[in-house]
Amino acid sequence: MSMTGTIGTEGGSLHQRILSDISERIMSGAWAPGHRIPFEHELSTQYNCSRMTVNKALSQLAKAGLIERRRRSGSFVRRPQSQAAVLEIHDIRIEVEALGLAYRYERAARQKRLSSAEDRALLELGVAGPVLALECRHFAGERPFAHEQRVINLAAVPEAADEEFLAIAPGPWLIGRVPWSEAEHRIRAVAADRHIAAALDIAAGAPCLVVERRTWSAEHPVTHVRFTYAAESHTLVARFTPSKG
Amino acid sequence: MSMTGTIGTEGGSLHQRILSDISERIMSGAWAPGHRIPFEHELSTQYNCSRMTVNKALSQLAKAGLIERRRRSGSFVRRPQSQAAVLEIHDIRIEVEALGLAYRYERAARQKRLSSAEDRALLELGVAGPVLALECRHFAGERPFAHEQRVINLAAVPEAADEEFLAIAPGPWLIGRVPWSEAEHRIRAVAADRHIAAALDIAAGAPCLVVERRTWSAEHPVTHVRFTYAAESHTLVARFTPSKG
DNA sequence: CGTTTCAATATGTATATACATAATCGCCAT
DNA sequence: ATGGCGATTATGTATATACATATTGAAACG
Repeated sequence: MSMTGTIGTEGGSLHQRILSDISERIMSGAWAPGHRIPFEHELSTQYNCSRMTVNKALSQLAKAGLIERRRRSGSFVRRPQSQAAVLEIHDIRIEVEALGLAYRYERAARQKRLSSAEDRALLELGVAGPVLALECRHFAGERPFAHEQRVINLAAVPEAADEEFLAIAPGPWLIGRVPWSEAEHRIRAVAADRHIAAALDIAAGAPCLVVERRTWSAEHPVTHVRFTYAAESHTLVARFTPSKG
Repeated sequence: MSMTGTIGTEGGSLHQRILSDISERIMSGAWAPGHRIPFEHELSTQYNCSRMTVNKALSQLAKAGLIERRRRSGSFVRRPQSQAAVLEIHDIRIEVEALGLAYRYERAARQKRLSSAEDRALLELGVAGPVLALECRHFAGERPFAHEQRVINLAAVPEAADEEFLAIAPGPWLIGRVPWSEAEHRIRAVAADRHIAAALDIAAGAPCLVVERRTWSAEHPVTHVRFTYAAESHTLVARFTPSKG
């Protein structure tokens, strides 16, 4: 079987296809944690490609934490999890795609209203004013990955009032429009309430990671957002070096 | 120049070396944003390796967002590492006292041993060596506030072998002695297992926030520590201002 | 019966090679 | 000038191959 040269004239590369195939099976639960996935040579036969190509894909999955590789034993499914650097702008699409999964976004609710007391507390807003409240879900493959609850201060971003946020998620939309000057994250663990449990398709009471982010632009509150992730699906990573001016 | 086979008999792999060399130059500012880094074929000559090896390293850097690759033009350094160290180093005593509560520390277990495979994985330690494993509890008033599991690399901090850590917690002890050059935090939510539940006096299965920190001093792993907090007791806060970029 | 040794096996890393693809440069004809 | 076109160039992806390394299971040994 010589077959020199490139195959990838069609759609995505083989590398990508292997990656997403396997991620999909793991995330969907078809291959449960602990399950031994096929050996490199088996996959190379199955996909009709070289072991190197399979190796690169599996190595990437291992680095992403989806599988664990043991010499002589094979590769095993770990508990699915993803990582995001705390310091980086949260873009869930990029996170999901880094796992080799299809990203899908869904806007569940949208309401324009005069800020409630709770809204004002979240935004640290002194006076009442119009806000846009949004509720969204982010999917990785078929599975819900994150739940988003957001309040946007329309006094700071009036053009958001005309945006439906059906095609684009509010995060990327805002980043392209509003230069933020300061942000604050609050990170904590909570038990899923019924609403969140339903949205994320997990059991009520299951542990979740909540990341709340509040953003200011030139002293004016812009938005408050709360992301909720199922515990197994998410790890935040922050890396620093102290000595850097 | 045939030179078949592997070179990497010494320490780290070439792949790793190329990766860290280039990251280092970018992070340090030696290669400013917009700077064109050497072509793949130049680097392969410089490191005396094949283009494939360089390609894999550069692809990884591109995926990490450090560089941008343009066909026919070369690879360019992207926006400056905007990361200003953000998450504050936890000193649990200070946190507890800021709440107006009495702080108490308790060392539950201490074991000097040759690093297990798990220890080495936690520390990202290549070779086996002596480590000190500790388990402690931190109290706020009468209630347990945080559970601490720590592994100290005795090769990096030999004087820790003689410390009992009965009167002083390992965190403050290490900070005063070892200048850390790099740290990585991993933050996630978990359900309390029986051991943790007993230590924190909460129900098994209750959501907990886990903060793991790994510290290096001049490339040498120093310590890995895992703090577990009962969900209600703890919120992490990180604040940033985007640096010029 | 326990221990030591060794071969088999799966992954890890590197090589050389081949061809695809995209961007750019310079040449040429209009 | 200038617009198109092919040659050049750097990266992208895949191949086949080679040897290293870690682990395991079974055979050999004390």
